[in-house]
Amino acid sequence: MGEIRDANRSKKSIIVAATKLFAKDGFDGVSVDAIAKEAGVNKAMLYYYYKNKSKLYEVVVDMVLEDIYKTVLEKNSQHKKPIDKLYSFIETFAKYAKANPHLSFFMLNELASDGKKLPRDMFLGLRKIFGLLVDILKEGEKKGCFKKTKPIIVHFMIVGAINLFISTKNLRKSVEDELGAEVCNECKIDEVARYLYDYITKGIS
Amino acid sequence: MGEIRDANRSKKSIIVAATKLFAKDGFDGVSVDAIAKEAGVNKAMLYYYYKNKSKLYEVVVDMVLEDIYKTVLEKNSQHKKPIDKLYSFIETFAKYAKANPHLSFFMLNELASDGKKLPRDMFLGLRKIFGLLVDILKEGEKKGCFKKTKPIIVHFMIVGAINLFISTKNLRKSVEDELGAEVCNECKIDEVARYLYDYITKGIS
DNA sequence: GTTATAATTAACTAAATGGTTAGTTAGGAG
DNA sequence: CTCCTAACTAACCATTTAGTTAATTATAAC
Repeated sequence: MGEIRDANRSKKSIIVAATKLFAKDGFDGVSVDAIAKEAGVNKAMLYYYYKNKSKLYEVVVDMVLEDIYKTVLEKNSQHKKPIDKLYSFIETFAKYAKANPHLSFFMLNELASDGKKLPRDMFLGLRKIFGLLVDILKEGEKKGCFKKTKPIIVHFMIVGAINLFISTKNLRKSVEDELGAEVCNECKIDEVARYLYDYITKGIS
Repeated sequence: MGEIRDANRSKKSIIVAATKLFAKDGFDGVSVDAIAKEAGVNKAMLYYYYKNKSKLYEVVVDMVLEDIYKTVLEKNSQHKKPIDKLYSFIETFAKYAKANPHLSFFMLNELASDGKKLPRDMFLGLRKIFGLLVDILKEGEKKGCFKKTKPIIVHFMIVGAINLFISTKNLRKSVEDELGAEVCNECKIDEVARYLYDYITKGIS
């Protein structure tokens, strides 16, 4: 039983722990010791495999964004019509965010920090996802089914609404007695996706 | 010249410094020493006036959210028709966020942290702003000019899009050579507000 | 002017932090 | 069996951190 030494297992457990903790408390809110403890490895292993805390954070964010990008990209390729692609974009993103709530934290955090945190091209991941939507909107425009619009605004409507909805799950639950139905605890993420699709298509049709 | 001792000036300079630094680097990313230095006061003054770092943060967030709430509320009272109130809500929020960019950071951060950071009713401010939109949408529904909708989704569309647009200003500028017109650097915040209003009203009409 | 009190400071502490290092052990290649 | 190297560890270090404290000064009231 090769349980004793296994580089891959160690590396992966570090990533899993770091993803979990960074998503919960942010880069500055987590100590390297805490990550090592959560991962069940010696702290020096983090430096051995990932050089330092910042680099580890970059790897985590890159992985998270790359994964959502690939997921959306793959689902999108299954559709032909721009309007179907648009729905697929929204729905896939929404479902993914629901299944992987850490995504919302990282996206909101990276976007909110405005490139101050890590000067690298960490935003490549964000740009790639945005690029998918740009292509959909441009194609629709060319084919005459969409009116001209501002992709960045549409993009921020979609990812803003979905990420905020996901990341405020507990928050909304805690105030439901005061605000009642308005905070929409019974809402499924599918409903958010449908509203977004509905409002946006009406806007660009 | 009462320049030597002035409790109000000290208290205010601490708030100003704390607002600036917390908005830039987040709660965990700023040290109390840094705030004291920025404010030009002795560190012990922070504890003298605000008890500790967390309490100071609460005061800052409360002030920021209370100010935007009052601003939106006041502008809103100048309109009668729900549709005008809706536009006023979006426009006022957008203009305020543009003029006070730290708002976007705090809102995104507080919403993204999902109530984990500070267990207090820090979210009262967030709820109050949301409450304004709920009233507008409900009134419009009652008067028959709006269809039934989910206020929380509309709210997250608005504040999500505006806050992300504001907080990514530098980020968008830094990638404009690659993504060109799509990132909409030439966009004014008014344009974002108009798009939001346009898409939402089409959705709920 | 005296005095009480509010405003302010420098120096300090204990704990936590990111990061290092020197050494140890496991396991596959020869 | 023996090495060599990759995987791993415990102990350590310098710095930074939030928070405290005891002493000091300005000032307003009397």
